[in-house]
Amino acid sequence: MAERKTVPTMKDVAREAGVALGTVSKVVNGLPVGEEYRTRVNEAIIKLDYRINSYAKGLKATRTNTVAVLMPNLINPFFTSLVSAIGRALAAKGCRMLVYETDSDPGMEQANVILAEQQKVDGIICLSYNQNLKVSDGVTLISIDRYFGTRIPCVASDNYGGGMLAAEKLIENGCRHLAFLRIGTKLTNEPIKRKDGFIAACEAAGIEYTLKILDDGAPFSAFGDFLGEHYHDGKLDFDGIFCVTDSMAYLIKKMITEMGLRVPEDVQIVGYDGVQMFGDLDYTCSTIVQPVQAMAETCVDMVLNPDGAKNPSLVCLPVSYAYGGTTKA
Amino acid sequence: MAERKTVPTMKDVAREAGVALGTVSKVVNGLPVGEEYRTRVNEAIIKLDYRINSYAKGLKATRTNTVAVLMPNLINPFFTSLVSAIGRALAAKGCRMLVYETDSDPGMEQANVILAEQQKVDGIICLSYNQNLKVSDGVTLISIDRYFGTRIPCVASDNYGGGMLAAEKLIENGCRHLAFLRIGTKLTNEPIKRKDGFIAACEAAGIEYTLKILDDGAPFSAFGDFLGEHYHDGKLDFDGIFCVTDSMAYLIKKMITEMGLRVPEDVQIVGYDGVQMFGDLDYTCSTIVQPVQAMAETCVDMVLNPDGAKNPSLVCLPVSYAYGGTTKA
DNA sequence: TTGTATGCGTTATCAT
DNA sequence: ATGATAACGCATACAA
Repeated sequence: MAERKTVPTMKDVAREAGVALGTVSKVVNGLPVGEEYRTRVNEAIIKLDYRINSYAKGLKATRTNTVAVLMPNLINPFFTSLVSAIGRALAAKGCRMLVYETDSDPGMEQANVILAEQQKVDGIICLSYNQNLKVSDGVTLISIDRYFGTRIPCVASDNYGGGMLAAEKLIENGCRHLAFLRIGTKLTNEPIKRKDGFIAACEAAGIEYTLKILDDGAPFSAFGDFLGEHYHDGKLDFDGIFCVTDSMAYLIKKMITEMGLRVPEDVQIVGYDGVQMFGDLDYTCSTIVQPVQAMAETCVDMVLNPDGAKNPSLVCLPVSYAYGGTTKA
Repeated sequence: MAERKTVPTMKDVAREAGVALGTVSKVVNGLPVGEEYRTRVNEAIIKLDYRINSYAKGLKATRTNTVAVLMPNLINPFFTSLVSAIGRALAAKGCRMLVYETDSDPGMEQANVILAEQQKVDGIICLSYNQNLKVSDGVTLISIDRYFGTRIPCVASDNYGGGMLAAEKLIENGCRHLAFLRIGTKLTNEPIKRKDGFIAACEAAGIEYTLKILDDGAPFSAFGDFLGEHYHDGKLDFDGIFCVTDSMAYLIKKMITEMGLRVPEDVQIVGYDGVQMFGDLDYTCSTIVQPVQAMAETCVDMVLNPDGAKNPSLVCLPVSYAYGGTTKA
């Protein structure tokens, strides 16, 4: 009748079941225990509504079944689709996910790594271009899209192949002069390879191309200037554009439309990421689709791999092309 | 020279600094300690690179500075914007966030609540329509968009006011016959009030209206049938539509366009949520914008409120209207 | 196979 | 103000 003020512990279960503490622990952890004892303990657990205290458990244990995920933000749909897929893959393996938004700020990233380590996470999956990120030896770190060296496994989409595919699709659709548009950090990272693949495909096909690469922080209007320079007699110098992300493709399409040109009739555009409206409706543009689920599963397998030393240092997963209205057919 | 194999503990810091264990604890927790001791301890902490073990801390402490967030998914941009805002609000208060995707499945929801409780979270913020969700007495539960009764605080946008606003804006833009379209659970929840507000505004203005409400799980094509029934001589019976979400507005706009009608010239559409392209670009349609940040901050304030009994049972936060191309002007 | 005892890293309650 | 010590809940090595 009196409200149980205190949460039941193993000791309470042991008393209730009339067995020893250690026996309860074994039942809870699935270790061999006599059949009758097991039933008694399980009944007591249900009766008392006993829940294991993961803090007490984590104090001794080396594993906490918790993984931290560091993302620049949870606004960009590509990032959230990664978080979603990682979360599902972790849940399937009985792991919890701590999510940290870093705003790509090195200070934030480091602070969050420290928070995660205090939480004794089993590992960290991060999307960061921070050169100097320091992680303790004990924690497995998996990087998405940034190669930190052989010691830290990196998971990425096949950016080089994706760049090629984008150029090939545009050429296949009749384009004869392509442009590559990018804005972003100068730091070495995997997405930079999109340009290399693009160039390789253009050269293989003997197609003319133009590059416009802006530093991170440059005003987006610089692309407007660029388009203006290449606009003569009512048409652009190029008839196909590969934008480094879908988000940029969206903005470029808007600019081009405002110039009075039609997409895809006058200019075709291909983006990169595979972002869909409302997450699962139409693609926002014709695009190179990143294999988000495969990437997430790979990250999770590797971060949970007890023998981290055996992890490869770079895994590139295959991309695909999807029509999204900004190319012909 | 030998690699420190074991992580330093408070005991190590105490030995290094030549003080007692308790003193270190006080320094770490900002309790009053003699100036000289404090410096010595801090130096030792830095020298050993000591990090507090939150599992050991959580074992004794009643607070763990961790809050669980249960969302139907991390695909819908409205949900992810909530998670993002909640995460930032929690981080600002020094709290960690555990994220669980439930797929709105009652079993998942309950399982995740249990996981969260094992993790001894300080509270749970959830978006669930589950009638029977059971949460232990000790944990504060805050609900978004679903009123569970006076004991569980609910945070929502002003759904009634938003419904009114949608109708008013359409009428203001010249509409004379409105339609309200909704698909979703029949269970009592706050978003249902969008309809009531809509009706109230229509009646106040003496404007004709039509409702079409589908059960969750009904095929979306039923709306196509509905539109067909109201299509005569190249025009629809109504000239303004309020859709219960932006996602639905997107699909309805597509249907209407495919019928050969123009949006907004022939039919104007208003959605609800305030979803933006790529999270921070254009609105996907003219819409009633939910005050996501205010909602998140309210949830966090309440979930962290030590005196949970003083929390209100329902907080409705004001919405606003945003133009997104599917209305005139 | 089951029970007992010890320790994990921290906080909190004591004396000092 | 500081130092010693007893919990906290569980896992585990060890004794029965």
